[in-house]
Amino acid sequence: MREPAGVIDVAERAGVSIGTVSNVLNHPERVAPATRDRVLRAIAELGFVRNEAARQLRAGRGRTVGLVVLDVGNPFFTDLAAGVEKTADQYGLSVVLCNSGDDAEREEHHLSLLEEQRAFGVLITPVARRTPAVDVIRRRGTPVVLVDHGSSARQCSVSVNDQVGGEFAMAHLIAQGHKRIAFVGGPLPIKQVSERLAGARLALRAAGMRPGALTVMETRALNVAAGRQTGDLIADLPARSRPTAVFCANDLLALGVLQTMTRRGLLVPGDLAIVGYDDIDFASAAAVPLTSVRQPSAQLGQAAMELLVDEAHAAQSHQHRQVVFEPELVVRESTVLG
Amino acid sequence: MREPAGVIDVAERAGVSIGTVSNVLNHPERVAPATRDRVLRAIAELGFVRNEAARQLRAGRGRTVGLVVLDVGNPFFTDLAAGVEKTADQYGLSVVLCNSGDDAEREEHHLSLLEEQRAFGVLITPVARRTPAVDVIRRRGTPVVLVDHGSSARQCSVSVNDQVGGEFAMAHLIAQGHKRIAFVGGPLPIKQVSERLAGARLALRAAGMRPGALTVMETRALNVAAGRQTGDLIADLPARSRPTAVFCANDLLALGVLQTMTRRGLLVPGDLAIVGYDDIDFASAAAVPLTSVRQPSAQLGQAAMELLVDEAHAAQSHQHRQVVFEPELVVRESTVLG
DNA sequence: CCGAGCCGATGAAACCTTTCAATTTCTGCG
DNA sequence: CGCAGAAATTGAAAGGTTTCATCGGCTCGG
Repeated sequence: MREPAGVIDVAERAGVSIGTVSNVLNHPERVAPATRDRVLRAIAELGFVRNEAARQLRAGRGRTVGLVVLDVGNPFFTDLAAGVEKTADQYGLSVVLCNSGDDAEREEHHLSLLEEQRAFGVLITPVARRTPAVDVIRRRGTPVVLVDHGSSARQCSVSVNDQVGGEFAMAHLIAQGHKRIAFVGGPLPIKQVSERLAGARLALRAAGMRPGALTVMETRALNVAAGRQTGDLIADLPARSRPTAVFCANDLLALGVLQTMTRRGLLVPGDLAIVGYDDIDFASAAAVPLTSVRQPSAQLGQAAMELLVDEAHAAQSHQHRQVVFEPELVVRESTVLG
Repeated sequence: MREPAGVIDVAERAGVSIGTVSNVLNHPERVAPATRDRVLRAIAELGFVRNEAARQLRAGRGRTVGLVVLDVGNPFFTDLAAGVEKTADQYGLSVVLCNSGDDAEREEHHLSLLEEQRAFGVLITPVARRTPAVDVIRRRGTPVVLVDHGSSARQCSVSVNDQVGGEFAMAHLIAQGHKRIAFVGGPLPIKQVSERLAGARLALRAAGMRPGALTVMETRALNVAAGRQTGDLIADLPARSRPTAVFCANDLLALGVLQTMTRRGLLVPGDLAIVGYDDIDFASAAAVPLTSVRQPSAQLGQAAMELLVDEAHAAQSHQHRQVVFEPELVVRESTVLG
């Protein structure tokens, strides 16, 4: 196997200078058609492949966008990623999907890596409310947009109004006549979780109910397994003190709770009504189709990507913006008998 | 904002040569502790961040592994990705997740990008049986391991025996007494799909049933939406010619079919028994918990990553290997009344 | 007190591309 | 046929890191 060919080899073979080869690659219109063809033929014959590292070294920044999410296993984030990727494509950028798994250390590790790579920019759903590592890389020049996580005016962000979503969910349960309701979600420091809870409390107050009507059951994670565990805790309670409805911070938890209820012979919504959050595809396919709060996930990704491009290009003149979408309640059988 | 600092600035500040700075970064044991501390302090003070592009230019190859999958929205692939990433971490490699979406063009685009980046290697679930682009980049020196896709001895691959999986699923349905069975899956050129179908046919023959007992319903994609569509086709059939069981090429299809049955008032498994494939988390949480063929997805990812590392390091002496895992049938209520 | 040998530090070369000012070639017009 | 101006091409420099052959200084044994 011969050594990989570089621009120099191509130039030699085509009988032109390396500058011309580079022009064929990057500014074809500057090169006379005849010359261009000759160079292209040489490229094909030698199997030349541009070295992106060298190009990037010269250019200063890469064409890669880092998308750091809390959980790739959560379809909400893959839907989001689809929106990001589609938009990135239009700008000739590629996306690397990084999984922080709710872990601040892994998150920081990914950020370091992205900074070393001189990523075009970073889209991140931070684990904690304040993330110093994000400020650091921004100050050093890597554009960052916060995703699904509203922020103060100091940086760009894209989010869905989680408080309103919480209100929708809770108001719906209250309207169904529930008096003992549990909130299932955690860890509480995650902003999305606490905002949804805050919205739920707001709805409670608005309905004139006492705060004790809402019990908070904090989970260790936002996945199906944690939902199953919490489901067992709920099912273990004596019927008279058991909540008659739960509002789960996301659909994975809700599916876990639902699964346990089914396994333990409790009826949904008869014994326990369930509201989820995100309205992932699987919510409507569940044992009992889930009532859920829908987020425009793909649009979220698209908006985030567009803000990032703006921030990267408009360097100085860029005005940080906070885009906020509104959620929507989708009612299904898990709260209302079909 | 001052210009980003480079090794030269660090060297100057610490009063050493650039070679020493590089050694602190890459071979700390070669540097006297006192000098090392001085350099590290300078790095911290200047906020120096290593430029990965320059490092890679020098090194010739990057530390990034490309994982090209058919559908990031399919939890099977995210589980796989989790296995890959965990193993990659151990080798100090990072993973970029690329979505081909069953589209050969997108697949090729991703491969080009990865080659330009001089990726450490590529793990790919190819769209088509023969993928010339893969051969091309391998010949030019990028290690490739085929995932979930057995191959001839000319390259490394990791897969699960899809034919056996198909046999398991079909044999199970036959054992339940079904005489009219449909296979739902597609596009057929996808190897996993056709192998599972081949296995199903094998089981049919082994049971001494006529080939006509199995109807193939080809789908355009392997997702929930395609499952719903096919579900409607099935439900539209008059009851006496309608199949009494379906074997779906993956769980997403199965969930789609199931969803339609529920919506149209048909009973599962009473009117239609359903078997899925992959045993994703959501399969057990479905309206009717799905019987499915389980694949060791995380192990698959781990094995693939290990083969890749071996191929990359053992350059010359490397022997291509084909690792094949065995699937397992998980029986739930979608085929057997609880 | 001298030389061998070791540890630590040095700095120039190499990696491959892109850019841009300078130079050559071409075109059209007087 | 010559010239101005446009178009096409050139070639050297720059970008930041790692490597490696080399050198300086120190220790230890003779």
